Amino acid sequence: MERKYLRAGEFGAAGRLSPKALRLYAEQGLLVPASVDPATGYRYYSPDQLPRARLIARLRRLGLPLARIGPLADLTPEARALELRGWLAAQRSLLDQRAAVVEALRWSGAESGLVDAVQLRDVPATKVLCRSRQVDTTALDHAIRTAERAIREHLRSSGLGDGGPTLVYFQDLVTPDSEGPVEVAVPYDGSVEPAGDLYIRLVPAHTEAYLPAPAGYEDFPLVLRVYDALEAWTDTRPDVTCVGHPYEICPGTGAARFDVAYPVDVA
Amino acid sequence: MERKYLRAGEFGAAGRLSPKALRLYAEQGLLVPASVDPATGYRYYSPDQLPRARLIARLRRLGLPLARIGPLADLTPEARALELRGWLAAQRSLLDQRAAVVEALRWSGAESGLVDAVQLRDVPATKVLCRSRQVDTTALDHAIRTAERAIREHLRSSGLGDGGPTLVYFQDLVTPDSEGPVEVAVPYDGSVEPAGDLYIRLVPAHTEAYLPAPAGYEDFPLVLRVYDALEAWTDTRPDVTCVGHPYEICPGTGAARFDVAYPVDVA
DNA sequence: GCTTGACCTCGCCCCAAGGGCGGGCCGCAG
DNA sequence: CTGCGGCCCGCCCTTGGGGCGAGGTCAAGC
Repeated sequence: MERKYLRAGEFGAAGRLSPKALRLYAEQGLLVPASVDPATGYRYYSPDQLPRARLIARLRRLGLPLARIGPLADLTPEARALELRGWLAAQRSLLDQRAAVVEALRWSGAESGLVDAVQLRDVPATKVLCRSRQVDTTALDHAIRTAERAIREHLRSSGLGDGGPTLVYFQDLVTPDSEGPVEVAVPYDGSVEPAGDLYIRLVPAHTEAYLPAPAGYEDFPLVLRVYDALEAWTDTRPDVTCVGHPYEICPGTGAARFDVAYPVDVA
Repeated sequence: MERKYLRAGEFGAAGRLSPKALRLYAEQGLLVPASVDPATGYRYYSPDQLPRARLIARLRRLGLPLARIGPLADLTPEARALELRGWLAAQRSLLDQRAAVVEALRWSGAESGLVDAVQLRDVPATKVLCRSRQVDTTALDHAIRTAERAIREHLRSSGLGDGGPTLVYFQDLVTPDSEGPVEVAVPYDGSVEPAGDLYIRLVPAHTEAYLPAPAGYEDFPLVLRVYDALEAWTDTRPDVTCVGHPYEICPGTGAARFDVAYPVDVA
């Protein structure tokens, strides 16, 4: 004996999904009706589909995007549990990152010790050999080191020596929610050909405000204070205006592992 | 000496915001350009606006919606820190809820002890006096108790006694990410007028599959297992199909604090 | 002074995951 | 058979922009 098909509303009531949501899932192939009347477009669901519908509803309520629910729904319950735990752990570490950023924000003016150490210098125009990558926080350090090695390797094999200090441009600030592109660039003199994913661009002559990262301020999230100090300094100098993204120069001035610099315009 | 105005691209580069984002913020009044050329529509920003731009960019990257950033940007840094910590704490408790739901899911079939206790019963048509409310998890219990008191009070003052057991309909399942509507309903006989936010509706005669919540399964998130058991039971009975949202009946059968019930169709 | 190339604006379409509304069938019960 | 509620479809709305294309603008080089 065949179990009676349910229409979208009934099926939705039993599975806690609206007909509208069911329609979307049907279009996306996430939950395909057992039968569709070609004349009227009416979708008919079998009660056998209820468990899947309920699973989808629950995952959806957990905040998972539909694109992840599809694959997840096809796993065994155990594998699904593993995936979900991993997802939750990722969410939690993201939240921890955000909390660290919040605590690192300058709540009442930047530290004057940092601000007082900011200086200006002129940077001549130069060519740089670069690589860009999309990375998340975990892969960041490795990607930078790998890129630097690859660039210097290419410079050496072109007979140009080691090039200048490494420049690292963070596209999306250091806050690493989701992955942002990062560019590693090494200045050089002479002539070199692009190779693989290494490309060449010009850095025009400019003035930069820079600040060597003090010991203890080199890592996320405290490094944000160094950026803050530079910004606070430029804010107090009416003749100096930031005109671009900040970057890190490695190695830095004196004993600093790196300098943080902002390209500026000096009136 | 007046500091030179910056165009959207320059200002955006210095503040890590795209011209497109700046346009949006300008439209919403979140970051209004210092000057707009009425002829060309060009927006010009003052370098003095950079701190606000950077603050907005940071808050945005923390995941705050623009609607919250506006008020937040007007606070003192200390007040802002308090707000942000509260927001983070809320996010974290939401995540904890989700983790609890994940752990409560039935990963490999429902517990047979629960499934075996499921029974069917017929429910005659009845009138119910109800109140609906939008509540989040924290206010849930209080809202239910308050509603029940109000309803029974109204029944008593209409001379109809206490009415039947309380029915609680959760619109959005028990998973309490964000607030969902919940309806508290008390069946009665006789005639009563709606009053205030209390309304009257009919519950048609139907059959329900029910399961008294065993001790220890009464609270979130383990109560989800009771729902699961009902669903597992109906899934194994080809002659029984769920036809609506589940609800809780308080007090329940025997010593149970409440029964969980699903309206079903029996072939 | 003029051209050129970079920059800007505006407008439209796009993403997720549906909610809401309106118009027009559809299906089932009286 | 007729009404009423369910369902379809299509359009517009949400958030925070990205991307594209047409066309106007700005500043530097010649």
